[in-house]
Amino acid sequence: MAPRLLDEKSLRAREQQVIDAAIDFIQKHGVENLTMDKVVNAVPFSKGTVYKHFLGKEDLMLAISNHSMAILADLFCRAAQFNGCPRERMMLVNFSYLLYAILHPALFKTGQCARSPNVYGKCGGERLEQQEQLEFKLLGAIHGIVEEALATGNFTLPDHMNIQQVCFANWSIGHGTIGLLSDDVEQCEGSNGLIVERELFNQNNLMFDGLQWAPLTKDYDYQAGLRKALEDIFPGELLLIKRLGRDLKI
Amino acid sequence: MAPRLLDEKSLRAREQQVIDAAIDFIQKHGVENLTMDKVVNAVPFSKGTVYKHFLGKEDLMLAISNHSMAILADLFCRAAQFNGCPRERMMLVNFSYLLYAILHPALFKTGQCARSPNVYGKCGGERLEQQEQLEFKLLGAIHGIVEEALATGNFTLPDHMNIQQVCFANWSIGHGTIGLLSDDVEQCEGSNGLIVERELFNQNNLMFDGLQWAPLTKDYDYQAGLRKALEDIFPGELLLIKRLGRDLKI
DNA sequence: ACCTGAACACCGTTCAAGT
DNA sequence: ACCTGAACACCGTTCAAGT
Repeated sequence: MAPRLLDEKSLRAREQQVIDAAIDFIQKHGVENLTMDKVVNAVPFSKGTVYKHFLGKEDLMLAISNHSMAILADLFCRAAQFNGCPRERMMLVNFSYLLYAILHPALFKTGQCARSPNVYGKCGGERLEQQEQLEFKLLGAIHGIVEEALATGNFTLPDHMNIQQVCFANWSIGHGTIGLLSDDVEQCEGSNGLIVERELFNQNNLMFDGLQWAPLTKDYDYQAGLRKALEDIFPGELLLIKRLGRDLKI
Repeated sequence: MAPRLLDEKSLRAREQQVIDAAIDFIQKHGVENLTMDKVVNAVPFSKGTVYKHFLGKEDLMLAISNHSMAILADLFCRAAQFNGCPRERMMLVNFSYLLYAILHPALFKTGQCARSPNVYGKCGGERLEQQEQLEFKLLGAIHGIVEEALATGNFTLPDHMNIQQVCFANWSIGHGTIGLLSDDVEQCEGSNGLIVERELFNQNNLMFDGLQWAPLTKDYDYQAGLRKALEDIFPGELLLIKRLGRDLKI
């Protein structure tokens, strides 16, 4: 009998099984306690087999990070499709990042841990390529909105700034706000009295007003707009958050 | 002969010796390779003695982080004393954070690693207290500038924002920009074509313009102002950066 | 061809034994 | 009272032995 070679499909399925087991573990015990041993024990095959799929612990972490980024990219794309003005959609994209951080805190944290040269250095080429593609998809959603705002005339690029820099400014606001408050992101209110969703809302408006991106805050009720957008596009996510006992104060 | 009790002073000196050895190590080999064994080997006393000073690895990391925060706090305080308008000083504070990230990349990274509940949970009370005090000092420098801007009438708090929220907005811009680009912070230009100092400059101006904090970008040459401020307050730091072959493109 | 798990090197922490 | 370093439990990774 010819040796039955393992087909691509079942190999992929097995790899996903490892990733799922690892995610299950970090959701229960945190990334900081993730161990190859623990993952192996949660899976119906041996250490050597796991190491056939992943170069090592870091490679597995990046795989989890990629899995999470795919979830986030989906949220971004959905947000970008909201039937509102570009600035409103841009804000919704940023809030979809917050929804992600609240609903998947363990994945969010693992992603932060993986975002490091010392992790990348130990990862396989295909995994790194996949990550680049996911990043491209994320940025693409934002990029598209900026372009549309330029096309409709709601927004004009300021001197010395190109589209990429505007995208970066937007991304860094989400990262700055949510990252700094991520320890409190699951609670309604941090020890410092800051409420993530409120600060995110403020910083968004400050930046877009600074960019002269119409309509300006004084000319439009972005609070009502955001409420409507969230209920339109993310009703399921809002329900899940409510079930966590975490009410968004917008 | 009565047993000679160790005095406070030599105990502190020994503790600092451990911290210095650890910093020396991470500057050469990165936080990710820091090991209690390696620290012990670099110091003229034993493992047990090191563990008398630090509850464990995390406690040592927080000690390093506190040491770095003291350096940063000094930069902040110096920046806050620049002889310019409040908005200019605020920008200088943010740029002092960038100087810190460029000049002390290893410390910067260790600080980021330490900023996590799973580290704090394993640290001693005095160490945590010291950290709080340092944070207070950092925020105090920013807080003072905002208050002065309010007093001079250059700035009025927008509706639904208090001083703390303005401080947070400012802090989160530094964190967002520098944190996202920290992998490239030592290079002049990231792979994405973004230049940290330029993006930081842009985001600062966007936010302050959004806040209607006078003088607005259109009414004042902040580029020239920043250049002057940096040369006034941080000539030594600029020289060190130049020696690293890293020219600030402002 | 593929899988297994014992074995190895290394790391964080403790504590019995020393002075 | 203070210090030491052997000892222990645990973790990441490898690879000789199996099927």
